[in-house]
Amino acid sequence: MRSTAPRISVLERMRRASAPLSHAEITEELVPLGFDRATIYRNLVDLAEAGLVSRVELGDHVWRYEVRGTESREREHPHFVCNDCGTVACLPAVSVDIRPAPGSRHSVVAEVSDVVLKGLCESC
Amino acid sequence: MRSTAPRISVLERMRRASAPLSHAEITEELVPLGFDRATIYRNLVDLAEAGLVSRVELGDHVWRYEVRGTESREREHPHFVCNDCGTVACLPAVSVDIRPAPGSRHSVVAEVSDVVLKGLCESC
DNA sequence: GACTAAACGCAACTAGATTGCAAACACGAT
DNA sequence: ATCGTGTTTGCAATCTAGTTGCGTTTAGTC
Repeated sequence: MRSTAPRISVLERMRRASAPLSHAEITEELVPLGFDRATIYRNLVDLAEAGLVSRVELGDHVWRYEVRGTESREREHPHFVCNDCGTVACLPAVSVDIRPAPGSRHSVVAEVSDVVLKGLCESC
Repeated sequence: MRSTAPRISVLERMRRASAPLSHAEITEELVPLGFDRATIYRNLVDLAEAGLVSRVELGDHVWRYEVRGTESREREHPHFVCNDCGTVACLPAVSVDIRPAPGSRHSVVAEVSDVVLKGLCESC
């Protein structure tokens, strides 16, 4: 993957984020700097395919992207979306435990890679 | 809320489902029977507002609807989406335990109403 | 049976995601 | 340093699912 100006700007912007960013949020900042919507979009998709960022959909019909941390603890963390205000947050401080209920033989689930919680945030 | 032919058909179709249905899946069956896309759509939204069905977004940019069970155990259950084949499943047989990790003071999360898990299903 | 608000059916519209294509560019080879 | 080639960009168009406006029809009430 080549090192181009738009690509670098996108990555740089994402590194400054504390929660997943949407394509719209990124274009809002980067288009005025002379970059194209579609270019930003394709970069996000490419970076996601390359594994540098993860692409998540948290329930509001908007793709969000975030840089994948290097530390194993950061690599996978649950996300939270407020049903009321739409705020998106990462939840490194919450552990989610998944286990089959007693009595169930089989599950359709082979492997869980992502966890999304929805509900109300503190402010709502 | 009035009892109309489209509304009854929609509810009846949903009762036969074992997993949340999308608007597209429902129209696919009901439009050939003479019902309108928009009518079905509005019925789904209205039924969701009335609390008869729940409207969930599981990460593929498609709203899905399912009848809300009467039993308390059925009322709220986690959903699972396969990242590979897109299959959607309800997980009554899996219990999800959420707890703050030790050492965290506060959480942005006040209340969790919905849980979505993503990963790979048995067939993928 | 008449009345009225709710619901329908048709068609248009929106927002975000996605793609086609010709021009510009990064970067390894010469 | 220049060249050649496969990548990437920029612009504009397209797609999909969701959503809405409006005149007509209808369920439920009086």
